[in-house]
Amino acid sequence: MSAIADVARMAGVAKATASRALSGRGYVSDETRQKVVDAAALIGYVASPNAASLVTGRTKSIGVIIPFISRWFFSEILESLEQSLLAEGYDMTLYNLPAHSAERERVFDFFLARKRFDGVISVGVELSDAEVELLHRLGRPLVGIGGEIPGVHTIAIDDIAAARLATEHLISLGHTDIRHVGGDQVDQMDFAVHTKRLTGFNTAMHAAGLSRDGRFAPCAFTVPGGYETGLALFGNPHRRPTAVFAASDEIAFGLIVAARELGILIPSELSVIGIDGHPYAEMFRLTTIEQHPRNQARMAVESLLGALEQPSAPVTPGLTRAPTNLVMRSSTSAPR
Amino acid sequence: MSAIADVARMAGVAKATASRALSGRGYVSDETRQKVVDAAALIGYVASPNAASLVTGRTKSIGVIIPFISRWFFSEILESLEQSLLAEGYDMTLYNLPAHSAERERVFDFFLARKRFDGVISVGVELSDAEVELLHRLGRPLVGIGGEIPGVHTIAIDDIAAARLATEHLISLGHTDIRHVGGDQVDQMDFAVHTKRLTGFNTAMHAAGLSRDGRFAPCAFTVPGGYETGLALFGNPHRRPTAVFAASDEIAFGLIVAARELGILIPSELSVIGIDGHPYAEMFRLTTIEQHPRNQARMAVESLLGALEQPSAPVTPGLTRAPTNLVMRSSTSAPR
DNA sequence: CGTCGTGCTGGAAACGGTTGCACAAGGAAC
DNA sequence: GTTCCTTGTGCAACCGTTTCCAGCACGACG
Repeated sequence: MSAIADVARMAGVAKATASRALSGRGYVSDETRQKVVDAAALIGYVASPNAASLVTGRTKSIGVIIPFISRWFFSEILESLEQSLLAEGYDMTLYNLPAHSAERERVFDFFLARKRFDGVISVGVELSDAEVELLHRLGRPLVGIGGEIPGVHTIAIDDIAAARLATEHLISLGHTDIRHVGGDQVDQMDFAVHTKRLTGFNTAMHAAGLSRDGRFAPCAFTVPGGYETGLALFGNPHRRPTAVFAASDEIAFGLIVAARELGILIPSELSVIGIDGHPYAEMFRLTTIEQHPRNQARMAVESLLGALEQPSAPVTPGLTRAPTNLVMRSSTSAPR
Repeated sequence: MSAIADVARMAGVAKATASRALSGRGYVSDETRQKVVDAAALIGYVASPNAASLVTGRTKSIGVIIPFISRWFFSEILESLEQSLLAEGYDMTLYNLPAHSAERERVFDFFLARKRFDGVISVGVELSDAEVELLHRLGRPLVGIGGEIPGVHTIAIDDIAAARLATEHLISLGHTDIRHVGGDQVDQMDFAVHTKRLTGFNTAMHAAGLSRDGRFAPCAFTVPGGYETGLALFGNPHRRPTAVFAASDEIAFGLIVAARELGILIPSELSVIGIDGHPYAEMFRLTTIEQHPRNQARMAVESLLGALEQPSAPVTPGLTRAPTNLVMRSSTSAPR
């Protein structure tokens, strides 16, 4: 393999000059630069990132910790992260770590502890103080998406407000028998997303004087999860609610499929609202609160790379709220 | 940051001995090894992979090229790849490259050409000869998933056989008016998956003496794609087929949702079969051909790591067939 | 008693870049 | 005519490992 020494020799300059010519740092005359560039192109020289990292301490590579890949929110985040990072010349290395996994300690000690990454983005994973501390000690900036991590800049929507807005939408249509179908606590999601959405629901219901027990139905955070819960929830016509707020669009789809199977008309007999802005929402005509994960990912990359360029001014720990918006379709209406 | 020199000094040995003690290569007395290990633990020493890679040429890191993240097949592959690689101590760096993307050349020239990866796994992406050549010249093994790449070991199901099996299942039930809903050519998938599944369909239909024109309906490879196509295909009761073979489970779900909206009973009025083994298949009671992507990913990792350990015996170029199996549920039956 | 093999250790040379420092040439400022 | 700053270049050190080679002690073997 060709090294920079070969390029330098071929161009008739010193290694140092060749390095400066190719990296653009320091003074090099245009004439010399051209000679070096030509020589490099001729022998197909590519710099070894390892050697460069060794001396600069920078790897141009970002580690991403994420608990799921296949769920919609997470795959959107991932696609967007990869795009943004690649555009800035960064590699993205992926660690798919379920929240309560045995692999987790190993990844932190063995993979992240090494100096392989310039920074880390943690998506929907709650980090322990020790884990945050480890990353900070390495001098590596850390940005979170999807929940708050103490001492770390995180990007997240306001889950409580979003849930409240969704519930208020149903209330404003005149519904009084409203249920919330959301994640159960054994789900591997962190950040108490479930709890927050439930809190927003309860707050809105309480404010409208509608609070009562038994309005929350726990559910796996997937389409089949919503489906199963829907069958159980809508099975008995006498105890059926007129409206349901699903904690995610995927749950909402499951609920809609279940309702349709039971012959329940949407929205006249049952209103359904979700949270996410999933691409299938259009097809199911689902009213939902969009949360634009790709946008959240872009914000995270921007924050992280900003911190990398300004190592002096560390990322302000704290929360940046990502915007959400209500999209009305025909899965919600006034009750009959 | 602590370097191995610190460990060596603390343990009262030379750098070389410390390195041997920690890596397990070469002779070190038990007593000395223990001293080194203790010292390393004491100061929390972790080796710099960059420095090690520089001299060994190995990075313990694998690059993965994949055209989608959010589609089921691909996210399953990704999850499984990550798991298998992590278990073997390898990092996974992700390049999400749509087949016809402008980024592509850049990724090959700028990212993959560097010596950052020990090997590359290409999922569902057709590589040009030049691209394969580039990777080979770097001495990096390459394994494919999901289609054939000339001169490269690839893992794939037999798409033609799977499509034939699905079609034959419908034929054996007594259907004669069968349609195939599959990917259109503008879709960004490579490897002519679409074409192969269509070929399998045509072969089976021809063998049964059922071939006629107009039996193929092109469609985006997604749930909404299947939904739109379903609405169009089933809208006219007089021209409605009695059975449909969908090129993917996701398309099949869309077809089923569309059929249900149109009040068509499944399976009595319409049989639907898919390919994939998507987890939602159970919920839609979809008969399908399972292709176990996680298994395919494991096979790919095994092949790649095998090639890395035996650089002498390069990967045998060629195709390894991943197994598939028919799972019957209640979306298919004899026509009325 | 020389020679050889084995187990163990240390010195030093890689690996392939970047960068601090010295130095030279030329123009601007005084 | 000094002095100083800017531009351009080269030498050499350095980043943190691994590994080649040499050397030493010690027992076995002829």
